[in-house]
Amino acid sequence: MDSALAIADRGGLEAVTLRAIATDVGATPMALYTYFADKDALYEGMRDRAFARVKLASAARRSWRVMLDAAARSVFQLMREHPNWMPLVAHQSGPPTSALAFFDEVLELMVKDGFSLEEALCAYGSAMSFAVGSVLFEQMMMGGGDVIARRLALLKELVARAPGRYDNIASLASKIDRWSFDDVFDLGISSLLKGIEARPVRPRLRPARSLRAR
Amino acid sequence: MDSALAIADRGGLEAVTLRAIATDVGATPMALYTYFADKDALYEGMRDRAFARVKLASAARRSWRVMLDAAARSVFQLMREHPNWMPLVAHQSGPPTSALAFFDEVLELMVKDGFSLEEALCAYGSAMSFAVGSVLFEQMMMGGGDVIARRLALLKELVARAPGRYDNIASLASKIDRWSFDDVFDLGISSLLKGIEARPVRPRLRPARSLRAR
DNA sequence: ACCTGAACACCGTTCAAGT
DNA sequence: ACCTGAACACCGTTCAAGT
Repeated sequence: MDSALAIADRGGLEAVTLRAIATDVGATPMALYTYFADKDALYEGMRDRAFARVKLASAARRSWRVMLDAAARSVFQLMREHPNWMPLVAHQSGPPTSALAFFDEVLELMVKDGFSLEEALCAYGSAMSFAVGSVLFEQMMMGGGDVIARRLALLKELVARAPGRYDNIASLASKIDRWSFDDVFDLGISSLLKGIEARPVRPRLRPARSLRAR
Repeated sequence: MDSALAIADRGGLEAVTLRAIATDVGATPMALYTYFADKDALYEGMRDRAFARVKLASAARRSWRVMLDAAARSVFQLMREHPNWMPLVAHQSGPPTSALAFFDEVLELMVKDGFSLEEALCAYGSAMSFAVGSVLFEQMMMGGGDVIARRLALLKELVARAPGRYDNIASLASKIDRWSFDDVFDLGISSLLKGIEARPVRPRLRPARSLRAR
């Protein structure tokens, strides 16, 4: 599984062939079938192996906000370091078990803070969704490697083709020569957690009897 | 391109072979190479074709908040209706041109509301990231089809294997028999936009001279 | 239980050849 | 410019056979 992840890291997921893994670990392609049923099972194993690297423990036992922030940031950084692993995330095979304890602790802290269990679940899902989505969106906008300059050039070209139509993009493209997606992530996760903390009205679960003054 | 999207819709992206498309459109596999250079170009074309279906116009000319909410919701719904198209999103080939006008309008409205151009860019990226991430995360947690019950069973089994360790998950699993990811999306996008609206301090861009009272 | 080697059906793509 | 058909290298997987 480590060999497969390393091969994917170097040459993308399409470079992960049974023959490539076999020669890497010094075996025959068919010998691998002892350890997983088929290629889908291989992908699932790779995904769990990759997610096990997400650092959750360090932020534990603090506020749910710090925990969610740290977890989202860790997922973001991991997938950014290994962009070729991204397609593995889409492989639908249930939640990775390594996150269970962390998940439970976040829920506990949020319930202590007055959230309902369902709200806590939604908050957890939102934070993780934003984390994986940030990687996905960055990859889509930026492409692989250091093509930021190329993207900006493309953007400028598109804008130049229809003068006057995309004024804001034009001024943005001329101002920014290096766009760091870190800023997007930072604003996004902090805004999301701030919004969650503001606690939306929950009429069904807990009808507001008293109105707290701000 | 439509044929390819339809085939992917039915049988997943791995069912999209040049030979399958060829027989579908009534041609020879090699005839397709007139219309795209290789399979990566095919994927890029499919992605742009898919994204063109995102409905952006209806929410235009209103507040940036309504626009971002509608766009994120539309992306979420589109990818949910066509979960097999999801891997196309990860194909890194720059922003789809269909979103440019919408993008520009959001920027304009946000700048009018006092945001900097960079902040507006971050807000746009955050909302879109959350949208695609929600689909991705839902697919990862739920798997394909109506396997929610199976997932919950799996969750209960995992929890039962370590009694007392995952109390919150346990109570959650016993309470919820049908988990709708719509709630996660709703809470997430509203929290995110609420957080953005709250406008974080921007020391670099606009040093706060006067402190506004809450 | 674990490994091997030959074989099969299928894939993207090249090439020479046609209109 | 657009299409064809044969061929090539490669893929996941099956199968019969070994330890």
